[in-house]
Order: sequence, then C-alpha cells, then structure tokens
Amino acid sequence: MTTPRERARERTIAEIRELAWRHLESGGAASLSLRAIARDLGVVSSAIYRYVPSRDELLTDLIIEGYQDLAVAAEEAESAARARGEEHPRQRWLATAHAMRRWALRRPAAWALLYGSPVPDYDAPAERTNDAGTRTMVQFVRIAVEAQADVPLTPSIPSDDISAPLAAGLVALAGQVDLAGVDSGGVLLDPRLIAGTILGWQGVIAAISSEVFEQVGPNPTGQPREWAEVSFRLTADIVGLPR
Amino acid sequence: MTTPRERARERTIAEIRELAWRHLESGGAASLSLRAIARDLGVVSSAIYRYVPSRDELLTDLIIEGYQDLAVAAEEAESAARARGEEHPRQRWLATAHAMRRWALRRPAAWALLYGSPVPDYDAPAERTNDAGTRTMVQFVRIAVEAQADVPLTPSIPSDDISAPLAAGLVALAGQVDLAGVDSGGVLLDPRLIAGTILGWQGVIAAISSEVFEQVGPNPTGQPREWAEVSFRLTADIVGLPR
DNA sequence: TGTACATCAGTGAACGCGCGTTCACTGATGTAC
DNA sequence: TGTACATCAGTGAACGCGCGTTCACTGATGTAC
Repeated sequence: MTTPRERARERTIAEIRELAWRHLESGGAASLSLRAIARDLGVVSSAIYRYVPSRDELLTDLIIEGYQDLAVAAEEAESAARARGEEHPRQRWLATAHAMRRWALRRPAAWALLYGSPVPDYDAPAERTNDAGTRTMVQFVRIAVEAQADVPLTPSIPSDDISAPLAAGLVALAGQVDLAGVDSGGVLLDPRLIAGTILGWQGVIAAISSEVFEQVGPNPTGQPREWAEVSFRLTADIVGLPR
Repeated sequence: MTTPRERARERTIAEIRELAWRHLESGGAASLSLRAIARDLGVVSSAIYRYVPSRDELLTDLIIEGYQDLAVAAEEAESAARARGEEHPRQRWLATAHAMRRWALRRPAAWALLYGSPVPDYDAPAERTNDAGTRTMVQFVRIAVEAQADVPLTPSIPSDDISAPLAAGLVALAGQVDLAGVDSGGVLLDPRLIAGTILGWQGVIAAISSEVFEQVGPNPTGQPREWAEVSFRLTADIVGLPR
C-alpha cells in the first residue's frame, strides 16, 4: 500500500537515476555530479540529499542497475533466439554475445562504467556488485552446461595447460558464483570447462570493448557486425560448442 | 650543441613527465592536474606553462610515451627470448605477451590510460598516437609473418567466416599500419592471417585488462601467471602458430 | 469533522576545496658589440 | 674584458568555473485525537 507521497518519492528517485545515466552517457563517470543532477531536476543542490545518501552510493546503484539491465537484455535475446528455433547452444551463445554488443553500442558510457577502467577515487563494494556483475557470465555457464548434458564438449584448452593448483583455483572460483538456475549435475567441476567458459565470456567482453573503445580505430574493418561475429565464434570454439 | 639553459629545460620537462606519471599511477587520468604537478615541482602554478602548452597536450605526450615504453619492453623481451634460444614463433609470441602483462602489472594506471575507457573530455589525436599505439600489434604481425615464411599457418578462423567485403576491409586495415621492419612478401594480404593476428593481439590485451582491472575479482584463480599463460596460448592458437 | 502536531520536501547560504588559464611583473642568465 | 640589451624562468594575483556536503530554516502535506 503506497501513499501518494511515497509514489512521488519513487518517481523522483527514478528521475534522478535517469538523469544520472544521461550525464554518464555524455560525460563519463568522472563527470557525474550531484549538483548537475539537481540543476536538471530543477531543485537546489542540497535537495538531492533527500534522495541519495552520497555520490558514491549513487554510482554503486547505477553500476548494479547497469549490470542488471545488460543481463536482462542478454537473457531476453537468448529466449528470443530459442523462440525463433535457434536452439543449438552455439546459436544461443552467439545470440547472447550479440545482444551484449548491441547493448554496449547503444549505451557506450554505461559499458565503460561496467567494463572500462575503474572510476578514480571510487571503490565498488564487491559484495554489492558481484551478483549482478557475474549474471551474464552465469548465462554463458548455463549454456555451456546444458550443451554438455547433450554432447560432451571439448574446450580448446589442452589438459596439460592446467596445473593442479590452477584447476583447484578454477573450481573454487566457480563455487563463488551464484549459479542459481544452473543445474550442473557436477559437470561444472571440470576445470577445463570452467576455464573455457570464463575465457569465452572474457573474449566476448574484449571484442565488444575493442569496438566500443575504438582500440583499433573507428570501424577498422568496415564490417563491424561481421567482425564481431568472427570474434564471437572464436569464443564459442574456446568452450568447445559444436559448430 | 646544448647550452646549460637548454639542458636545465630538458631536465625540468623530464621531471614534469615523471611527476605526471606518478599522479596518473595513483589517481587515474581524471586526476591529472597541472596545478598539482606545479606544487610537486615546487613552483607556482602558472610556471608550468613555460614547459607544457596545456593539460591535453601533456596527456597526449604521456599516452604516446606510454605506448612507446610498452612497445620497447615487449620488443626487448622478444629479443631476450631469442637470445635464450627460444626462437620458435610461438615462444616469441608468448614472451611478448608476458612482457606486456608484466608492464601492465607494474604500471596499472598507465595500462588503463592506454587500454581502458577513454578519458572524459579528452580526444586523443589519432594522427599523433596511432603509430605508437599499433607498435605492439606490429610486433605480433612480424612474428606471424616470419612464422608463415617457415610453415604455412592455419589460423583457427574458418575461411567461410570471412565475407568478401570483410576480407577487403581487413586488407585495407593492414595497409594503414606502419609495417616498417616487416618483410611481408605479400603474405600479410591473406585476410585470415590479418584477422587472426588482430584477434590474437586483442586477446592478449583482453586477458591483461581482465587481470589488471579485476573484472572477475582480485586474483580469481589463485594462479595469475599460469592463468595468463593459458589465455596467451589460446591467442597463439588463433593465429595458428604451431605448438 | 476540526484542530494540533509531526513528518517531510525543498530553500538558501555557507564551508572549503580544486581546477585551467591569463597577465603584467621581477630578476637572473645569457649574447652581441 | 666590460657593458647594454635580449631572453627566459618563475612570481603572484586574479578570473571564472565547478564540486560534495552541512545546516538552520520555511512551508506544505499528512496523521492522531
């Protein structure tokens, strides 16, 4: 049961977030300023402190919101691919990757906030951002695990490349991730599969960052989407998803 | 023939660069301030304008210097590997990648400046940074080309994955890079090799960024060097360097 | 239903801080005759 | 070798800007009796 006052409050908070994103999109995290938001809100600068405890808190909220929004886009794209009849794990993997890329191109500054260099003078509290931050990774893990249930995957990582301590570290790492909704049946404990999935996920992010941040210059190949597709296919190969 | 005054001037400029790096290392590009440098230099704030035309110019200089320093470290590491008897292209590729990683771990903020998200309110003038920025890439290209002269490489990119327009784009891209010192003999015009090298280079950078920016959390596997080695080997596979 | 009180949104001034850049200047170091 | 002048490093004040955060306050909106 919400009172009108509560609803007004919610609306104001939502508007603050929206304005914050707009500033972020145009000027980067360093130029996110509570005073500027207050100005846009048509309110005196001290008034935002009714709604936001501090600049850093707002940033943390935005980061979490960004991860969630990205993950939702990625999950919806996978569902849509399934609905379209693209049910092979590889197709779903690629659909997920392309959805992440589209999201990044639509919101480059948001992408930079999530996957660019850390914001100076700000430390993201890992205990609050971790679950949201690993959600896309979990999605890739789920795809890999479900594929594994069908056909044994052969990640393109030679077994010899992974020492016993590293294998142990990978298993421990997998244990830290919130794998709700992933029915692993113990499969995930295969260090090569964990390694492949993480590296695949990392590869997807890398390809997107390279394009968004224009590391090789603007539109280097002239065929950005296809170029991304080539990269993404390689990441699927790393995990060993059959072609 | 340099006068004492000129030498003093050079020393001051060098000191400014050094202080700038120190600030960069501790606070990121956004917190690079001419005033702060002046303070450390023991001089009034307006005096730096004797040596530096503006903040943005200084940033550009630092970026170029960073790329060059990284490239020198990478090139020296490859030479050292050769001198050690590690002459196989794959060994040299890995030695180069590891050198880049060590550089990034030693100078994380410098790495962020080069390969992190773009600095807000600053546009790097591509015509001044490009040559330095592609120098490590050229090194990988050289290794690939020299390997190709020995044994034909088979990049792990199916030919079918590259359309005619993309192939043309890749060839054009290769033409833009300063390939001084690389005797290609026309080999580089193979789009798959170009694609593989770029993706391999990109993969090396991605693996390093992931570690430096702690994208999967701090020290996720417990075996950072070995984990990097696994990633780097995959990048060598992409280019098709024989094991 | 009417009144007294509590809650909350928003105000306005202020604190203390930092920044890039310009400008007229002093005084030391170099150069030309 | 000595003097007159030019060059250059560094000063100090200022302009105009922005920021996060605190604090005592007004006035409207809600709540309890």
